[in-house]
Amino acid sequence: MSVDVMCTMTISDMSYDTPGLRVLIFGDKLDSLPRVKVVGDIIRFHRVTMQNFNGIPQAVANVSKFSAYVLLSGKKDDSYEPYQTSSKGFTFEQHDRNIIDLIRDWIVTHPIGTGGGEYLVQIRRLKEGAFFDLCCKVLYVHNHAPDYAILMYVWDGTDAQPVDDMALHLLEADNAYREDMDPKHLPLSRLSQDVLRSLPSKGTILPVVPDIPSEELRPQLPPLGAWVKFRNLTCRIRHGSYEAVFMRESKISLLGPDSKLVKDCEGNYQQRAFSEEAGLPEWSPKPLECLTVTDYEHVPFSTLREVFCHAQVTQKFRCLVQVVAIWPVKVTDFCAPSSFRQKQMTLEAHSMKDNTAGKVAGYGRDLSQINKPNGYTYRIQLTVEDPTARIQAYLCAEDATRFFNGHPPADLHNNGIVVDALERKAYKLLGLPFNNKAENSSSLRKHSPPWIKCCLKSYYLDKENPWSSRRFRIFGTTLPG
DNA sequence: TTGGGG
Repeated sequence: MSVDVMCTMTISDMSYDTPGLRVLIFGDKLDSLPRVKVVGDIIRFHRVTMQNFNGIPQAVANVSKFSAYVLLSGKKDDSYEPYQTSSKGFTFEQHDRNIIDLIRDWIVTHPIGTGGGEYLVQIRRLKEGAFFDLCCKVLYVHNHAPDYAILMYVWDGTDAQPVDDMALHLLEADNAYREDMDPKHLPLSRLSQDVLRSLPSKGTILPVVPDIPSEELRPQLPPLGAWVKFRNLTCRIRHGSYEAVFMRESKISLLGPDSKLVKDCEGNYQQRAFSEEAGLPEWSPKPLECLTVTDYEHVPFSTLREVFCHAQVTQKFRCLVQVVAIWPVKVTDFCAPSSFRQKQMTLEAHSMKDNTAGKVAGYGRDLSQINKPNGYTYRIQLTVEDPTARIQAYLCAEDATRFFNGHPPADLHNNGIVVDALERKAYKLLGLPFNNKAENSSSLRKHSPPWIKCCLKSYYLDKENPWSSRRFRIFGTTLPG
């Protein structure tokens, strides 16, 4: 049991380049530890103890007792003035300046952290339960997140793989599952328009959650927009999405914009952004084997993050997504008496008038349906996702009839044939085996919903609050068969 | 002393 604080670093110079020397630094408080501004800076140690750990030499510095350090920039032509020292009474002579010059020159031709190490993975290679290092950009930091809440969102330009047991994960969340709890949706819906616009359009945004009190992590939180290297994170799945867990054994270090790790990430992303498959998730089938057909087949795909972050409230898109949940759960509830919906439909029709896109004018017809004798209308919510975001999209009225390739709205409680047909389609969308639908949840394991293309449009319910009342719905899409 | 890739 110790009350000391500790940090580790790997140091190298021209005499000991790879793998470098591991240094463990103990102090009595966080402020006494060296806080390296950027990997590649220079540190001078005094009175470290050399040890041998598992056959590998390592140094131990005890700053609260006898060791000391001086920390300064590793950049050529920067000041010789240290930006942090463990004690006030340090000396710095011409001899030291000469060594600093030598090291600064050497760094230019020997970039730091080139290999990345055996544990380094990209977000696209994340596996549940794995321990890994990650080079990534910090897109957002919750400076005042409570303990164990999402602390930051990071990105490396790659797409996380679809989660295998999606239905199971969402079932476990059960009633607790809400749009605003969605780890992929939450960051987006809480962010200001400015931040949303600044997000890259592709690549998974990974939440990082601390497994230690946030208080311990807060002092070392990186600045927004910084590139960092995490050491020894672990990965778990929550509500069907990956999250990285920052453990007591995890470490974070700031990377300079010139480091090879960062250049590699940026280069890969640029390559991807300008490739033929720019709009496609890395994990969707190629060539596209889609269950659905859409209007506007010539329109390029947008990612769901582009949909969510778009600068206009009302807009139309074509997307390639997986349906991970359908509500209502019972197909017999897919249609409801229209009168329930009359008020909202009126509002939606109203908002459509402000949509400059011509093809949505038909929404006024929803209103005429309300007064039809049968008085039923489709009202379904699909949770759709791609590697960039998860959103709730409504499938309503004529768009639903079109989607299901027939089956006009009706009271489905007395219509076994239609219910059977719709159930088959719902199971197909979710990638579930229809024959086992009554079995226990083990039949849900290992399913990954098929990718479907769909047209999506955004609209709003309240003219006074267009952004907060923004919704999405599916249109122009058919699931044949 | 502590911890060090669980």
